[in-house]
Amino acid sequence: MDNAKIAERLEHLAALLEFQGANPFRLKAYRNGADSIRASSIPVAKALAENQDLTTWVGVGSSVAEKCRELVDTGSLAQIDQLEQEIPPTVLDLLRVPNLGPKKAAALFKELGIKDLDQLKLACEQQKVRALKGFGAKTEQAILEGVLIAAQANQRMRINDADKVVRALQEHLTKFEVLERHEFAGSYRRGKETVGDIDILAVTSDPAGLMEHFATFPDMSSVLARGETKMSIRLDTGFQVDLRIVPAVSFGAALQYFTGSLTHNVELRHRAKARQLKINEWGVFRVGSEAELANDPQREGWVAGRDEADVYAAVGLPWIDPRLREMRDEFQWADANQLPRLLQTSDIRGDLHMHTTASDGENSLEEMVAAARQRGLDYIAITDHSQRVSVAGGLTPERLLRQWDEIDRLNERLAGEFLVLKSIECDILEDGRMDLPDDVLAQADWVMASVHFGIKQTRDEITQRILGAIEHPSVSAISHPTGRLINRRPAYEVDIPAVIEHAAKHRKILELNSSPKRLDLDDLHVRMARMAGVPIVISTDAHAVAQLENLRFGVQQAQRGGLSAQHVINTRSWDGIKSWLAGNATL
DNA sequence: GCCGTTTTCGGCCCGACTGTTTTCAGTCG
Repeated sequence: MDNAKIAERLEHLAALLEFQGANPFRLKAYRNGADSIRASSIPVAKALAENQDLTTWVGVGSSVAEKCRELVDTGSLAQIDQLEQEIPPTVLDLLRVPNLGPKKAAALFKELGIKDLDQLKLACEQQKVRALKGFGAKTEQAILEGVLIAAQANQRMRINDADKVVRALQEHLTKFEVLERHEFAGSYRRGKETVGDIDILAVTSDPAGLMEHFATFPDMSSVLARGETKMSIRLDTGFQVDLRIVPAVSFGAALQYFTGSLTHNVELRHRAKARQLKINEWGVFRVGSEAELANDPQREGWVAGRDEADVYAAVGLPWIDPRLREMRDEFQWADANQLPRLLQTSDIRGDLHMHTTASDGENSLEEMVAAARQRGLDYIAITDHSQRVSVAGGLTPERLLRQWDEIDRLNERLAGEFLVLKSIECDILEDGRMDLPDDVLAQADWVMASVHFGIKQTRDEITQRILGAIEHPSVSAISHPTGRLINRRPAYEVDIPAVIEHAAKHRKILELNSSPKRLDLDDLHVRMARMAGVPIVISTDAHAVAQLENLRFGVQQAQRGGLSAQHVINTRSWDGIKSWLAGNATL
């Protein structure tokens, strides 16, 4: 059982206990433990096999450690099995209804025997819900509307979709004339691969006017809440957008606060406390001061809040990039004054994964080259599919060799101003062999190996296929190593720590595929690769010229993994990459 | 349940908003 699965089981346990009304701090402890295990680069199963003491891990105490042991040994938790006798798993779906938390959901289950969303809808329609203590007609109506939302819009938005919404909101908001300052916060600002909702912070001399204007956003379906400083709307797509209006003097504090992550903020405020300070969205305050008691930045005892960097400085820290605010390494790095200079999109010099009309791309070789040159790249690799991917027009050896001839001629015309690499995205077949003969692969400049078929194989089978490809002398990199499609398909069963270890041993590269549908490897695996000294290649997998701009999503994910330019192989010249592959350069 | 440079017990981030309430609980982020 891998760390992600263990973390998921612990979170499920917390959810069940929460439903039972367990001590909230106990739930938090399980969830912290799950976070810690998910973020660990050491597999729990391996640590236990080596008799390591898990309680030395932050957030893991004796209880969580025992549960890990049970999960690894037996594959399940007796406590979960027992709880599920009492609480049908479908009951947890009730928690997806907006404004329905554990207390209310438990009341519905206990008092009315409601076990799933369908039964909840029926109970609302029959007006049974309003009779319960603490519920009323308005709540009943809100739940009824919420059931539909829970049933359909249960998914987080992919980052590229969030990006489109943000652009539309941006355009709408800037039409408001007295908007002095604004910023999009939340997980969008942290660059997460998916975004649950969108948070906007704004400074204006006319809060009521801004709220009025906000309510005229064309894609809005309803206003969920509206107070003096906060307003929430729901979009036609079901997604929620929160607007918070703050005084200029509090903008930095609010931005820090609403950027999160939650666990990052908890740590920051914990540190503030140790310095007799309190941090909230209005600013940094000296504890016990007039300002703190009144929550008023204008009074004595206000320390900082206008800019985000001031908030960090108030507790003796350098500003931390939002991409790193996941409570992983950032405080350690900040304490040691070793925050990395994160990779920037402008550091990338070449794109080593893209398709043309020769397989399933939409643009020709020449068009891809022209678009890449326009983006300021120095080189690209044309990596069309190999023959096994017949639906995508995968290349036979003959067609591939003809494409390479064409590339040779193109390179002559380019006369050193730009370089096109002779490459292939070669399938790793179900039996572990490569989809093209060795003598063909040996003529390539760059070979990416991919799994597209046999994705239902066992963990051991798929892992062995990939380890075998890593050993192949012509293979340069493994592309989209887990095969996951965000919101559509989970990763295939593959032991990524083993893949990383093998790549390190054989001096091979792993891809961070920038397609917003994939973003594969994810941020945690990228971080793991960095720690193991395995270089990452960030590539677009573009199937059309417009997709070359997806690079920024990959860069963002790499930043979340803590990567600097040095960790990313395609920040180097092609000669530099060849040199690394040949063992003549270091990271 | 976890944790510790105010430490082995007693905390655990903190405020906005809503609805059902006569002063607050629940939910959310």
